[in-house]
Parts: sequence; C-alpha cells; structure tokens
Amino acid sequence: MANETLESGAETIAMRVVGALRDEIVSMALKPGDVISESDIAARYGVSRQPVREAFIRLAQQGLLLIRPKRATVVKKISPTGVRQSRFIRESIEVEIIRRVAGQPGSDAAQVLGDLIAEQEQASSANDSRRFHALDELFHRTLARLAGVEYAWQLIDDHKIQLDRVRYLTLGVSSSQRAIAEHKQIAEAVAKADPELAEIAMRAHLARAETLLTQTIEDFPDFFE
Amino acid sequence: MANETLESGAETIAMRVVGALRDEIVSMALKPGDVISESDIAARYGVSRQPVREAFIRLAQQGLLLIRPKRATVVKKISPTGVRQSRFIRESIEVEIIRRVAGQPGSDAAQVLGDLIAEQEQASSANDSRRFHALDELFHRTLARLAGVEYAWQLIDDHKIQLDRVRYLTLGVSSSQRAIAEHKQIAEAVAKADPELAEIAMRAHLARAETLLTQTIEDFPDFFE
DNA sequence: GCTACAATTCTTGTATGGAAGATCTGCGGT
DNA sequence: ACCGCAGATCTTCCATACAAGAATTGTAGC
Repeated sequence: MANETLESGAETIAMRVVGALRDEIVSMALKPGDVISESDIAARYGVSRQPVREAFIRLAQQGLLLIRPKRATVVKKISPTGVRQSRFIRESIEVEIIRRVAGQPGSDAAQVLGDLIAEQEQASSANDSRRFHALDELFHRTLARLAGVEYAWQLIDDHKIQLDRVRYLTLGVSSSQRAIAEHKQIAEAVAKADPELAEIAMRAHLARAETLLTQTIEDFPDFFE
Repeated sequence: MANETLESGAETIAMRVVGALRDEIVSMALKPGDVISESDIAARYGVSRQPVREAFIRLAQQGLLLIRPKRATVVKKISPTGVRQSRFIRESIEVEIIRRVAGQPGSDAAQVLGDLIAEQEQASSANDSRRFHALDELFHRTLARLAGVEYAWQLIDDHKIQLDRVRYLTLGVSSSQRAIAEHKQIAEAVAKADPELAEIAMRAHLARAETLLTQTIEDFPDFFE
C-alpha cells in the first residue's frame, strides 16, 4: 500500500519498532511461524507495550504478521499463491511501464539505464551482493520514474517484501551475470525504441522469480503455507 | 494492501470504528481536509481513545487519513496524480487479466459475464444505482477470478477507494447505459476469444474514469491536493 | 491410563492518566 | 500598529493497570 502516511520529521518509538521488526522478519531472524507477543518485544527493545502494539498493527496490514485476537501474534508464513499473484501484478505493471519507456524515443532513457548497468557490473565484480541488489531495485524504480509512474513502484515495492523474504533464503546463489545480461537486453530494446522486444525481454527477466520460488518451497517447506 | 490480516471471528471495538470511519470518509460525511481528533471520535462513538487511535493508524496506512504527529489528524485530500497512477495500475492489471480470460477459449466465461450484464440491465431499469454499482464491481472481480488472480482484485479494490470518494461526489450522474454497452463489448470479445479486441475494449472502458476525475476536480477543487 | 473440569497463566483488547511537543492567545514592549 | 514572548490549550504519543477471552496445566474422579 502507498504509505509513509504520517508526515516525516518526528521519530516516534513506534516507527523505530516497525523498522526493526520489519528488518528482522525480512532477514529471517524472525522466521515464518514464529510466535511473538507484545510483552516479549517490548521487553526486548526496552519500551512499553503500547508502541509495540501499534507496530504490530502496521506490520499486520503489510502482511508480515498475523494477529490472532486474544490468542497470539505470529510471523506470517509465506503464501505461494500470494507471491505468484504479486508477481503477476508486478509483471502487468512493469510490462506497461517498459512499453511506455520504449515507446517514447528521443529521451535519455537508454543512457541512464546504461549507466546503472555499468554500476551493477562494478558491484558484481566486487562481489558486493548487497549493493548489487540495491542497484537492481534502482534499475526497476528508474524505469517507473521514466514512465512517470513512480508511485506505481511504491506499490510493487510493498508487495515485493514477501519475495524478498524468499530471496534472503537463497542469498548469494543469485547469478548476477545473468541478471545483468537481461538488464542489457531491456536497455537495448529501449535504445532501439522497440516496445515489443522490450516487453519480451522484461517478461523473461521477471519469469526467473518463479523458479526461485518453487526451488525455495522445496528447500524450506515449513516457511510456506 | 491485501488485508483482513487479523483472523475473523472476534469483533473488536477498533474494527467497528475502522468500518464506521471508512464509511464516513468514502461517503464524504467526513470531507477531505476535515480535522479530527482521537478525543472527538471517541466521544462521538462512546468509546475510549485507544481503539480510535488504532483505527486512525489503520486508516492512515490505507491512505484515508494523514496523521501529523503531535499536531492533528486530518482526512486526506485526494491526490490527482495518486488517482491517475492508481488508474494506471488498474489498467495494467485488468488488461493482463482480460487477455488471459479471452485467451482461454472453451470456458464458460462468456456465459457468466452475460448473466452479470443482464442483472445490470435490470438494476439500471429499476434505477437502483447502488445495486448497479455493486454489480459493476462484481463484473470486474469476476474477471479476476476467471483469470485465477482474485488476490489481484483485492489490490485494485484497496486503491479504488480513492476513486470511490470521487465517484460519490458525482452520484447518479453516471450514464449506466454506456457502461453496460462497454461491458457487452468486453464480454463479446471474450466470447470470440479475441484478446486484442478485449484489450481495446477494456482500455476504452477504463478510460472514462479520467474524464470523471478532471470534471470532479473542477467542481470540488478544495477536496484535492 | 483416560477423561472431565476447574484454576492458572498466557494472550490481546480497552481504559485512563500523564508527558512531550506544537499551535494559539493574549499581554507587554517598542 | 506591529512584533516578541510567555502561558494556556490543543494535539498525538507513551506508560500502566485492568478486563476478557483462549490455551495450558494440573487434578480429581473413574
């Protein structure tokens, strides 16, 4: 969902707890199925129950926690169909984006994308997988910006968090060379102002997430519904 | 965002307040820019501040409220670019959906859609605009179901709430005849198993929201950012 | 050994009091 | 008349106590 719904500036305790818990969940320090309680987390962070409770509400709305009233709160297991449909949503939107970007020739889009890919190659050579992943995300967000729908990327980003949990389970195994090659194909199609080709390249690029998912389900069945 | 994140069954006060406030906001009883406070709402509903506060948090994450820490909470004004990009998102997804549905011939999709359109014609004849709107929504959700991505519709639904506020401002003016005709074109393309034609019909159908938006901005400029 | 049931102990939900900060008000100075 | 500053009065935020439901445990009875 589109958020940062409260004005920036102040830094409340609740917001800190939200960020900390989200990191723990995405990094799998808190595993799917783990039971947590307001008291536990409050004690662990040295704060009162109240801000923790509010953090739970926010994270539950983001699909990371499941609050069972009067019972307990658990780290939500990953829903395979949920991830697949998130991918469907992402593909739908990104295809539309890439067609737009490739359809407006004469822009500096190809140049910008080329620079990003060069940076990714550096990160890949340096084995800096963290930076590589950040650049990968930036590549896609940049496409959204070039298409004039940056807001749409926020949506994708919110839903991508579930896939990020999956990705974290297979860290380092990702073949960055292949991702770079696919990015190059996309950028090339943009340079040629060929929407059809760009669409094909984008679909192929995003299709890899499916194999990642099925593989991970086999390796960590307990983390999935 | 995909929610109902807390198990159904119990009916807490906070949930009741969420529903009541959401209705008030969508029905424009609470107008964009209106300032509300936890105490106000708590007194108005005869409950404590705590559940109201939690309701505020939920509604803020849904983009209906803006919490300004230590200052106030206001009913969020409608963002024209936000609505436009929501429309972009919706169009991207629904185009993909309709192509899928039209691409799998031999199903009973056309039959199901035809029945829905018939019901809409009844509602239109009876001037039951409320039922008509519900059936319109059902038409699109049914398409998502037929494509096997009902979850995706939930996403659209969550974002559609902003457009619903706009729609409420122009209630009754909607030309239902035209909407029915467009639905018929879509259903016909599905019956012919022609994805290209279905896509064109769907895009034309969704494009009408744009004129609705620009018109409403002119009529109620104070409600927009 | 097994079952029924009650008490204990968890959990989240609600109420209320006060703290911290931001805005508004009014008074005094120039 | 205008500006500055201090106090009153809002707001949301946080802490704490208690309430209510659900799960667990232990125990009595068979």
